[in-house]
Amino acid sequence: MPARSVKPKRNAVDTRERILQVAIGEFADKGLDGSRVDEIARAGSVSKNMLYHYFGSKDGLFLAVLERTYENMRRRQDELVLDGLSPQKAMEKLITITFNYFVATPEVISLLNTENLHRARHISHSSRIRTMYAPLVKTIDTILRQGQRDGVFRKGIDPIELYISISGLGYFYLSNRWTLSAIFGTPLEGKRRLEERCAHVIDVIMSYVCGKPYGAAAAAAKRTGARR
Amino acid sequence: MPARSVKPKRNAVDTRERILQVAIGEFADKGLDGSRVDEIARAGSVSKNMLYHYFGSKDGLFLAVLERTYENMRRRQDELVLDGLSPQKAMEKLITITFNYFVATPEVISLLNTENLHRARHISHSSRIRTMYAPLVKTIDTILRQGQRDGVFRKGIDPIELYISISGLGYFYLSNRWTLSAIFGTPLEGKRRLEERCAHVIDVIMSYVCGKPYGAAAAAAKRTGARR
Amino acid sequence: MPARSVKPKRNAVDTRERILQVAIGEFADKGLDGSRVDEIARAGSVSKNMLYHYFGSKDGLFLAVLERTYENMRRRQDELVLDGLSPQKAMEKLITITFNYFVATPEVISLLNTENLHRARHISHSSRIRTMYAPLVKTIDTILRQGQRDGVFRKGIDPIELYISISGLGYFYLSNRWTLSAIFGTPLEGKRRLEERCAHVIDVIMSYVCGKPYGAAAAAAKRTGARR
Amino acid sequence: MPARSVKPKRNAVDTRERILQVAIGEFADKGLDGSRVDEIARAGSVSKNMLYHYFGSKDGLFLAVLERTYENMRRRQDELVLDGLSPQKAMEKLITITFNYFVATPEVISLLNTENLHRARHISHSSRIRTMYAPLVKTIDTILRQGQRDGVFRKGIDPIELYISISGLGYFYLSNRWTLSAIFGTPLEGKRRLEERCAHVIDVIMSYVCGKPYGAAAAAAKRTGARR
DNA sequence: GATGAATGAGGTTTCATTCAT
DNA sequence: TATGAATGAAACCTCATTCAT
Repeated sequence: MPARSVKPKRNAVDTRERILQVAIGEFADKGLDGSRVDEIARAGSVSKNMLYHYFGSKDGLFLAVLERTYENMRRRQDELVLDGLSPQKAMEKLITITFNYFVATPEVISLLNTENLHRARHISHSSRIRTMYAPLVKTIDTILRQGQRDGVFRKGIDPIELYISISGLGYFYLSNRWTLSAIFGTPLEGKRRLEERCAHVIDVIMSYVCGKPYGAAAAAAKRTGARR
Repeated sequence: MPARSVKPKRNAVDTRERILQVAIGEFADKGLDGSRVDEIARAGSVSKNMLYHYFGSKDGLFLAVLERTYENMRRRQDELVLDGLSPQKAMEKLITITFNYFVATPEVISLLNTENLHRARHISHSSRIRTMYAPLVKTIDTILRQGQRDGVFRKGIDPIELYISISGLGYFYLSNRWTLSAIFGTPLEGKRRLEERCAHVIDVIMSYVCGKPYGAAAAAAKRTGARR
Repeated sequence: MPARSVKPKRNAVDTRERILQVAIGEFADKGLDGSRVDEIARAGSVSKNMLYHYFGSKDGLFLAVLERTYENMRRRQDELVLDGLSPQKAMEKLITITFNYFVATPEVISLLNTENLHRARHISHSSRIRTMYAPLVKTIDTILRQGQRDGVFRKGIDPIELYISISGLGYFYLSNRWTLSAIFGTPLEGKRRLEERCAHVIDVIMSYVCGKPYGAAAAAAKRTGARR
Repeated sequence: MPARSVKPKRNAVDTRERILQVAIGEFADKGLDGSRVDEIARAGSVSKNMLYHYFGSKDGLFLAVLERTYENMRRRQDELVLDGLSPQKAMEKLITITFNYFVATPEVISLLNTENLHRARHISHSSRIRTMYAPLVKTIDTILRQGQRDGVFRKGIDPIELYISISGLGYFYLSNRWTLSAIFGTPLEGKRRLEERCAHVIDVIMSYVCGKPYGAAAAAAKRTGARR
């Protein structure tokens, strides 16, 4: 039994995890092309060889970062317990959780933007990610159906389209806050301001969900609604 | 007298413009850090020195690209002639033009994402850009007021918040279409599909604008509304 | 008679001279390799073509700068009017003028250092410069002979060796003042300090010129002195 | 078992040292701006990255070169063992060693000239160099005091001023030998010629040190001498 | 599993010089 | 005599990756 190892043998999981955490921060901060493998290794106090050992390449590391990001996002859905909530409350909760998640974990936005700049070329290699979102769509669909049954939601709402809108209203605001602030000459970041934005998003989405179809969509809805 | 000299004397404005056009494409395609000055020069058939002569640095070139992008966006606003339109039609037109502009000039999305990754550090050096958006906000405000006066729009809508929502609903869909497609396993790009999305955006925004305030916003609106 | 020329036709001599003056400053400040043709042209408000027109190349311009520098140095010798002065006073005057010239025109030192870094490769192409120093050596020799005749100077002094020492005692002090200041932690530049240095140089040189030969030199001088 | 591997595992210290040695030669030969990082790397059989890995930048490498140069100069002072020597012999030895050091290591002159062209901006960042010269000044002061006590040296000699003169008489001759040769049309480099110059320097300095104050300095010395 | 040293290709930027008018 | 535009070569520096141990 060794008395005390001066240089403690590091646990492989720890090392991998530490690299991953540092990489999340770096890639979110500077993008894929702006991040430096050297810097990630240095900030994680690992040799670059370890990094390559665990992740194979910079792109491999970035994919791992994305997979972790998506996993975390999925795990958030587990918070979405809707038992006993009215459809309206459930929808509000979905909106709020989505918005607050982007606020609380801003690296998600940056990482997704980077992956989209690269046309999703990393996650298209990952089969794991693609199966993650089915439950969420299912959940949204359930809420919508219940609201329709209760007569409080309109008919003909596509859950994916709706989810994209819920996300987009918060995501765009946060993602583009730097240029929007510059252009409109108004700060968008304070706690108070973010709460206002969240309320606005709820207002917009709930107006849509609870309101009557508008214009062309109204006509289309009438037609399709008849068929359904 | 030769009809056209083999090596035509180039004109400075042309050269500058050619570099700029190529740079718009490169930066949009690969981001700031992913783009290569060599490649831009090569694709523009200029030597790198010319690029540095006209733009000073890669960042200077990127700023020029952004300025041009914002100028083009502002020019689009001139299309927004609202004479004789009802507030609803005017609002629909604003939404449609905004959406279609993002569809027609996708480089805008990529360039803005890149600039936001860099925390707007380029445009913050540009005084020109900051003054461009006042007229648009004014226009939106005018539409809103008229709709309120006509009793067709709700009260208490903030024009900047609204503009962000109008943009965000289209922008996010287009910006993140690569990852969204991968995740939802459904294509988002076809002409038909884009029209559907635009209709959805109109529906969402018009429901909000024409509908009654919802939840907390409703209570707040009641209070402020009383004061007005 | 032209009413008033908006862009006055520049005189060729003026243009050449202006380039030359700017070049003296630049080359003295940054050395040959550290200076930029662009910068010289810009600072002189001339196009680079003019520069190449008049001087052929950067090296050609540097040679012109050196020739001008040596001309100016030679012209200084005209100040050295010794009529009616005692040999001691004449020698003191020579020392003082030499020292003060380096103080007053510090670019000389920098330019000569640069040329020596380049092993005098520029002035070796100039026949003009080589003939400039004969009169000076002659003058020194005259002073020395008169002092020896008067019995106030020692015999066997080589005028070139002496001139190198006179120059070196001031030149080295000024040329190396930056590193010497840093090393000794003492400023070497003030007016007062420079006067002290000049007095020191006079003291050293006059001690040598007026004193008796020392050591090995004494023995050698005895031998050669006998032969003369 | 192979006697020696074809591509021997290199040792970091060796690599660093090799780069440094090559850099000393290059910088001395061509100055800071005239030297090329590529050439130094090539001549040292290292890739440029190693150079940047060890020295950070071209300026960092140049600073390392200067530090090494100053260290070597300081080490030379250890030769200056004066035990049992008369003040005169000690002073002569100091002069000879100084002169011969410049002759034997001509790169010192070129490197110091370069650093002075840059106004000592590199060594001003180095705290190590600034403390190196105190012992030398102390040594000179000791010799002077002893000589004064023995009645063989004059009073009132400043050791720093003297050291600058001792250095300058040799340094200037060697530093400017290219232009001086051209101007005076006489070679200054032969072994014999250098010995003559060294004898001259000894003669000049010893005349000063052993002689009586001259002129204004004489008057000043009288005054200060009276006070001492 | 872990390390220190090393690399080749390529990144942004600069510079002396020339061309066409 | 003068100019604005242009260039090719090369400068300093960086980076993802691998080798030898």
